[in-house]
Amino acid sequence: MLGIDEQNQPGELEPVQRKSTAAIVADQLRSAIMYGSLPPGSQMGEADLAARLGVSRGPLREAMQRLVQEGLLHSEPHRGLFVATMDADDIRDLYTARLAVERAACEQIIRYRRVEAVAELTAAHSRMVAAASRGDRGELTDADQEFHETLVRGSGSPRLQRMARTLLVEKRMCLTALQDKYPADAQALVDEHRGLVAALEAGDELLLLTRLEAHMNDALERLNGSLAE
Amino acid sequence: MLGIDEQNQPGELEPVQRKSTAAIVADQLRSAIMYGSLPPGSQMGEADLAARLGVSRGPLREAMQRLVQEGLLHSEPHRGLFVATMDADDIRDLYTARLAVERAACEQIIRYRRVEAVAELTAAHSRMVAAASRGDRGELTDADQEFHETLVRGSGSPRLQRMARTLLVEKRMCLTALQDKYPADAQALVDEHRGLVAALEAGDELLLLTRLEAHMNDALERLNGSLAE
DNA sequence: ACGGGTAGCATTGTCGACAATCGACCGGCC
DNA sequence: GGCCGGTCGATTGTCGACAATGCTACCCGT
Repeated sequence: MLGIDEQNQPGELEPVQRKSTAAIVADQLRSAIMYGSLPPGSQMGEADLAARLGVSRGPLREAMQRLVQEGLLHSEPHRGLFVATMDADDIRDLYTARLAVERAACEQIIRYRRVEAVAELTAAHSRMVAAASRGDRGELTDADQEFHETLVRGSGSPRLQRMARTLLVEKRMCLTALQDKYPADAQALVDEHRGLVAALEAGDELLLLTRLEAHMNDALERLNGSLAE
Repeated sequence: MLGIDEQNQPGELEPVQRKSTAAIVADQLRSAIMYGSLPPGSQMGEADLAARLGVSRGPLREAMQRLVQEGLLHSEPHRGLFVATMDADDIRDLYTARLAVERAACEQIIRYRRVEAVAELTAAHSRMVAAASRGDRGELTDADQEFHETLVRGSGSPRLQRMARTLLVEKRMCLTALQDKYPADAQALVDEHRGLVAALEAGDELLLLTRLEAHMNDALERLNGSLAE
């Protein structure tokens, strides 16, 4: 099996893509979990997965240990590794963690990188607007995800970024699992994000944090509502 | 959102704790990094380490991939794995991340588990007092660490706990690396923690968060001061 | 003497095979 | 008929060996 997608920008010479195989495989698995290709609760047969990825079981196991550490997989010794399942408590917990991380990111941004962050976030938000106007829900969700990735990246904190990445994968996993029941309230989503950018642009920290908290609560409400079905 | 970790009562039989070898090895390595047995920047020779741990290279590599994911090791392909080094920026980042996590933990505690947390934290704090009165710096640092572990565990949030564990290992690593130059201001440390418990006991959220932030800033100051040597 | 090239060594990355463990199925016994 | 013990197949966990890569030190040419 070939087809390891690598995005090389021609002409731009960068510090060579020196990623270990385990890291590449881990990324692949993360994507598969995010987009539901490996649904929650499913067992990951090592032999099968290794064959599909074109690597041996060794590197695959190394990659899976990374995801175990992230909490995306859980291991039952001598039984196998399973994609994490999430109940209502987990979703709540996920959003308290997200709020903790993104709130800290906002504070860092306001303090050190407000102007640059506003530009980046405005761009990310316009992508959401475009997706919403086309009614493309998948693209809207992706844009939403990228918005928050951009937000945390803007903090310039490697640790917050690392935490946020895992949390966003989990969030995306939930959305994928519940996508049939998830309400398509595109306009509200776009508006909330615009509110965040506006507050940031105004440099109003209190307003920004308030809106962020409201945004998290709304998202949590939507998810829990869908889960209740 | 209740506590996950339940203390086992004697005679109460529980579902045997079966940890995979990779997890055990990872814990060992974490301890070794914390206590400076594997100093920052040092390379981890696979063959040597595997021999010392009594396992083969396979499980050892799996364990190391976990630590890479945590950010405690960084990998240079075909070169080896190295214990993470931390500069002044990293220390700052470490403390913004810690503040984010522990602040969120405090909010959760005040909301849902204030009374139990006060009891646990008081116990942890008394251990600090005892260590300080004996002038045992190592024990004091351990007690400090346990205090913050208890704090985050009190939140009942698995994700906050997972993040905090890594951050606390990094913090301990810094302290170990700088232990010669680190000022032994034991009394101030004990007082700050007592202030945290008091604010929590009073249920004064604003005061608690203010003091937590001050505590983080003080610790950061101390570390940066030591680093400047 | 200095730079370039090359051979050798050590370490990492990968793979296939063996051993241990678990769940499921089945037959026998109470 | 229901329960217990045993066996089988499948999967995971572990290991040792091979291949690939990077670093080091030496040698040679200018």
